[in-house]
Amino acid sequence: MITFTEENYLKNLLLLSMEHEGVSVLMLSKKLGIKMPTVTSMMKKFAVKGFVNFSPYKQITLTASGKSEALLVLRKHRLTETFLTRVMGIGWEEVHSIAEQIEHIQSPLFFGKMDEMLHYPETDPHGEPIPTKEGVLIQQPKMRLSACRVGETVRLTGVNDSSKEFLTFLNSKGLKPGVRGKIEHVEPYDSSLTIICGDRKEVLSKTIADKVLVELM
Amino acid sequence: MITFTEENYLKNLLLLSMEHEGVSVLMLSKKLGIKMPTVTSMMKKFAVKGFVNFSPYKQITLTASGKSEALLVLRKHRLTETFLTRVMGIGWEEVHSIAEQIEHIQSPLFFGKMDEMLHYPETDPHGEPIPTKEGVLIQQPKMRLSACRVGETVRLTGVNDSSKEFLTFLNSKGLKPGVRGKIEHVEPYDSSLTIICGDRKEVLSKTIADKVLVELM
DNA sequence: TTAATTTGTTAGTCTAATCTAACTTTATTA
DNA sequence: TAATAAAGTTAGATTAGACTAACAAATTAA
Repeated sequence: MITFTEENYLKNLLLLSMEHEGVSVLMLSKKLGIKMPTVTSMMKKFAVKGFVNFSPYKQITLTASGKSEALLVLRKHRLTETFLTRVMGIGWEEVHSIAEQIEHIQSPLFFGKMDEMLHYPETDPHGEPIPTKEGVLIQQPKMRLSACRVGETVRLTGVNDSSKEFLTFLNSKGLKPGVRGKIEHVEPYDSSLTIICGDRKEVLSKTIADKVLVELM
Repeated sequence: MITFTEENYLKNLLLLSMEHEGVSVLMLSKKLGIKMPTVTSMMKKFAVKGFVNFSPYKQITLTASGKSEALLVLRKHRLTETFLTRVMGIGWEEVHSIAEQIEHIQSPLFFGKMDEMLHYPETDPHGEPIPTKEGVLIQQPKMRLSACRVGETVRLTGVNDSSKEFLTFLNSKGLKPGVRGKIEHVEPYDSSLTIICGDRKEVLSKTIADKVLVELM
């Protein structure tokens, strides 16, 4: 049996390896908020269990088995976020921390029912794709808002930071997954960016624009 | 912060103390499936935390603080069972084991939404009362089916055993919370009992009738 | 009331998951 | 390339929650 803690390591390992080719102990340590020696020893354990390829001072990569376990956790997480938002009417800035807990429930029946009630959704309320029951994840190409140019029209599809604080901030600017916007201006001096969404015009700092992910339209 | 494990001890302590005045280490040990020395040491810890009154070789009783924590866990459990049955359409024999996990989620918002969606239910699908947010539990008087006499009409309100096996067995006999029945016969030889529910007539052994709780009508 | 049984406790061990301190390897930079 | 900084590991400690073995108290029965 796979523990709560192990599921957490696996999920975060997967998330990191989707953004970077090869994950370091430091990166995982920061992401989990767990000190490096602890991560090192967990990775040794994972190597024995066959979840990762790992040798000292080298990068960590998920094996097929580790990836498939991780995808299941990610599926449970994203399915839960979708359920909390669409069925229970909980704000998208609140669902993340609840889903972090529910994702560790062991009950295929429970998650099967969720899936059914949601009519087998393909993306979660943050715009992220939900892995299938078979562990297939269709990753649509996405870019940082900060990498967009003046005149481009984009759709907000995700974020790099799921903290409640950040999501609440985005909400206050009218920015949620699915929202479309046009880049009106990029200030060369500080790379801050002006975007028009519907009837709102918002100025976002580079720090913010780095954390907002979009699809070009 | 109260842990997953502690919540489990508290909830089961409450359940036992609702049936018996004063709970023994052995009883709690059996209920939790945890060996007696482990229970003893947890009770020492609980005494320090102020959750129980406990001195060696004496019965365990919950303090006001322990009881109120326990009632909150019980509330989460029963609210969840109701939600799983009524909103998600999961069979009442399946919900128990899922609720055992969800009851440990820390999110007033999540359980508040559940409560709202269910229109503030007073009983769970097993017929058990749900403690209020304020920690008040209205216990209706109930008796074992095995203690009923011929000719009495009863309503099934609960069970003594929430295992899936037992609940599935009851289901197969058409026995669910809310179902009414009339005692047709009690066999003196083995105390087995014949009950008429709607158009069905079922013979239940003493072992079964002991685990079925009813209200007289 | 003594013996046997049941219940409960003590003492010590184990595992999972965390930590800090100290050291080593790898990468960066002067 | 040698010094410094960053990243990673080793070793050892800690805590929570579980266990077994052995002993002690309380209860029950002979």
